[in-house]
Amino acid sequence: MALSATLLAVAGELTQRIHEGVVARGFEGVRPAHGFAFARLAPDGATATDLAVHLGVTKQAASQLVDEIVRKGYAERRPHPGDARARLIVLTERGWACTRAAEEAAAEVVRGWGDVLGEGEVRALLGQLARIAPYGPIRPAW
Amino acid sequence: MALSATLLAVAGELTQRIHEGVVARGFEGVRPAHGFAFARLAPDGATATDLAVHLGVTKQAASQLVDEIVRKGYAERRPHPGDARARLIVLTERGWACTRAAEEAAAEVVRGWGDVLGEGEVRALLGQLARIAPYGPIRPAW
DNA sequence: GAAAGATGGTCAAGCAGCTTGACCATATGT
DNA sequence: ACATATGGTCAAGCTGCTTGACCATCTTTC
Repeated sequence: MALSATLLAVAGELTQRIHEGVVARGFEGVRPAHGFAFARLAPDGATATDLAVHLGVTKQAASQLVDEIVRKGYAERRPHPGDARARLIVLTERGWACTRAAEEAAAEVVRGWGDVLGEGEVRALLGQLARIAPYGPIRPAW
Repeated sequence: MALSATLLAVAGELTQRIHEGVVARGFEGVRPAHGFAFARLAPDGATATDLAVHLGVTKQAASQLVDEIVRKGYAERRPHPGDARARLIVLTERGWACTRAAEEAAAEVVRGWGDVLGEGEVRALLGQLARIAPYGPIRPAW
């Protein structure tokens, strides 16, 4: 039953390495939770409430997180087309750059796995994980 | 490159499900971080400083965590044989029961994976993860 | 074997990120 | 039109972590 522990250890390591890679590429003051937010904002933006659901926190917490990434220049609030109450949070160019940096860092770690396992097994790993992955909100904390 | 995101989603889900399972088995007031501590204490106990290294936090934080699990009856502090400064933190019977509950909950989740993937692929998954798992401290937070 | 430094642990204060609760502005349903 | 639901903010408080200072004991060095 070491599967759980091993999986969590790998996940913790991955998170850590991505974070280090992002910092090494010059993006300071950004935490892993921001990465999860960026992933939700990336396609076309989202509302603060969307983010709250996605991250599994209250909308107040999501709003504060938005404050922070706006203040740091990673995103901006725009009026929401079609709902005057809401605001559409979208990534700035810097936000996109940071997202790309995270993807590069992640790819680097996965490349390391490829060196150990071989490409075929990495693909197999992805396939297996994809079939057991949940649909609901991403939970970046425990 | 969805591997990273998928892995983290699975890990988040696993953590969540284990936590729910532990609560459902009657252990209240225990957080996932405690589970990581229990895993370190389980074999023969450990010192607070050992725990701090294992969890990747300061020794003060580890000491507070120990305070908490002692207060809640999951562990106790004993004099350390051979070092009068140190204390050996060991699980109580309740601590062991909680650890077993977590293992049961984890096994339940893994069983669900077996239903989807088949036993062979679950074993393959374990093998692959074991080969890329890190050695250092477990990082229960991101 | 005594002095000097390293190590295990605690106390205290502060901070960051989250929560709950109250509230306003706008949408939506009847 | 009115009542209710929803997106968002403000404010206060809590929890878990940090840094900094300190004591007790172990270990190293002379």
